[in-house]
Amino acid sequence: MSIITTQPPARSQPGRILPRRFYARGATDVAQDLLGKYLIHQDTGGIIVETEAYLGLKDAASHAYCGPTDRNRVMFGPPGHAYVYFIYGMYECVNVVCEKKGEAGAVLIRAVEPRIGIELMRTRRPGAKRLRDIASGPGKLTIAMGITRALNGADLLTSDLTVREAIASEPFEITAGPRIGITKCADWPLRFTITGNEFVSRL
DNA sequence: CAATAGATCATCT
DNA sequence: GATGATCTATTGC
Repeated sequence: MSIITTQPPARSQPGRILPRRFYARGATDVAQDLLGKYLIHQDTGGIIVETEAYLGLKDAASHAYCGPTDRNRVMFGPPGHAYVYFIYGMYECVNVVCEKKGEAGAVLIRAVEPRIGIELMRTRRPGAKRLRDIASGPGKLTIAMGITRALNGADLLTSDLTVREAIASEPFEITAGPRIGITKCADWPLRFTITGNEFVSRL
C-alpha cells in the first residue's frame, strides 16, 4: 500500500461532463483521476471513491487479456464508453473504457459515495442498513444506480450514464493497493481509493 | 470481528 | 464442465 498526494484539478467546470480526451489515456492514470468525480445515471449519482485499473492485453487479470470476444468487445473500442459485464450469475459491474481505439484498458468503478437520488437508491438496496452500505462495492453500486448490461457500450458523453467534474471538492490523498477479488497479477497496486473515505468497499 | 458457504449463470475451454 | 473484477447470511471465536 502506498499513498499518493494529489493536487486539486487545475481547471475544471463543476458538473461538466468529462471530455473524451480524459479517457484516451492509460487506465492507471484515469483510475486515479476518476476519484472525486461524479458518476451519474438518470436520477441517481455519487462521488467515485474507489477504482481499479485493468490493463488489457498486458494484464492477465483483465477480461481483455486474451483478445477481443463478444463479451469484451467494447473494451477494444473508442475511449469514454461503458463496459458493463455480468458476474457470478448475479451481479453487474461498470467500467469506463480507456486508451485509444484498439487498446483495451479499462477502469472498474468499485464504490460510490451516494449524493443524488439517495431515497431511490435506498429502495433499490433495501438490505442496506447504513448509507455507506448502499454503493460500497462494484455489484452494489450498479444495483443502487440502476446500471445494467443494457448500458454496455453506452457513450459516457452523450448517454444518460455520465461522469462529471466534482461540484466542490476538497483536496484529498489517494491510497494505492492490490486489486480485490482476482487471482492473477494479484500483487499489482492498481486499486485506488480516496484515503480515509468511509464509502469504499473495504479499508 | 473473521472466516466460510451458498446463490446462480454467461462465458470460455 | 469449470470458473468468476460479488454479496449476503451464517457460523465460530
